[in-house]
Amino acid sequence: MADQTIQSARRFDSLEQEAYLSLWRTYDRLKSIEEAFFQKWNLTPQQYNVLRILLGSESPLPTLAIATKLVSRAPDITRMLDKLEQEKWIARSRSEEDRRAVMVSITAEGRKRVSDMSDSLEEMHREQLGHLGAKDLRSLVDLLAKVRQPFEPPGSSW
Amino acid sequence: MADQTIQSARRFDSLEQEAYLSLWRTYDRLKSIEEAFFQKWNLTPQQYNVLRILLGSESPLPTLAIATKLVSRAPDITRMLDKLEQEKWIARSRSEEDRRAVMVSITAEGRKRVSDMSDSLEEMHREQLGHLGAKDLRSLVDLLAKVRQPFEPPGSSW
DNA sequence: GGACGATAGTTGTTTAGACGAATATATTAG
DNA sequence: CTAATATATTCGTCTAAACAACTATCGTCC
Repeated sequence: MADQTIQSARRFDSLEQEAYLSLWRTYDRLKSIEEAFFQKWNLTPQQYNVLRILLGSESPLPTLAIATKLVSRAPDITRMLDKLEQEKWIARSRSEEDRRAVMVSITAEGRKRVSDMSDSLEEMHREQLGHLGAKDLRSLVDLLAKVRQPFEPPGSSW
Repeated sequence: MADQTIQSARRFDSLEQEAYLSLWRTYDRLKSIEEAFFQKWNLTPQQYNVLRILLGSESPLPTLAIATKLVSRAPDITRMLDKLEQEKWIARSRSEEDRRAVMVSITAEGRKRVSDMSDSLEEMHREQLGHLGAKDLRSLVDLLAKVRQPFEPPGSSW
């Protein structure tokens, strides 16, 4: 009868709920570290993502192909690319074969920006997760893959 | 020389990075399920969170006390509460002891809304995570706690 | 080869989030 | 008791996200 725990306010209705809220909270904590980092370099995580995708691609990509490769969906690719283009990190040109498509490529300046960030980005990731050992990190990665697997479209690369 | 894997574009610089991007991606997938759910009930996850917090509290809470209990920080509590008040799910009144503070409480209608949602919310969480067994869910919850532990303020209830 | 539906991208609008300044009240120092 | 400082909340503004409507081009079917 006694002995309600202090935080009786936080009780979970199910293990599934607890897991989801833990995921939310944990992501929120790590994200704030990430955001602070990218702010120093004057771009958003998603913008950096686009640069990485273009860097990883041999040839220019059409706008919408980039969207499908992003970590989280961005409904507003055009305006996002506008900003990257303003900064001269990417270049766009209309495709000759299919004049509907706009091909996007990374510029030399864009490459430089990514490589300039590389070291401190790694350091940031260590700050986020370096306190876990390799074994825990691997378990985490595996569990997360199992969590999202049913929600990934067939050929998704996730 | 042959045999680059198809998705050579996705390579991780470190295990930490892989873990973080996995977390991001996984959260994004589950969040989209959650958002679709809450949209049907015409409120945002954060708004629901506020209702839950108020429900869990015996007595009315000052505005800023709510902020510290949220899953992710909401810098704009006032306007969020405005919306909940419009819907008559919460009530606000200025505190007598400290006239700077605004005390927030849940209304009968607010309670009803939360309890009406209860069953289908549980179902939603099963959709998100029901495909994992209890053992995996528990490992996940534990690992996530370990991940965010250094970033939680001392008395945070997380 | 012209109409039709599909596809690629852009633009407009509404809404929520970030950030800083402003207001009202409380607390403390002298 | 008055000034100075701190606290709780709100308001104004600017930026980013969500969603829908629009334009241009393509592919295909008679």
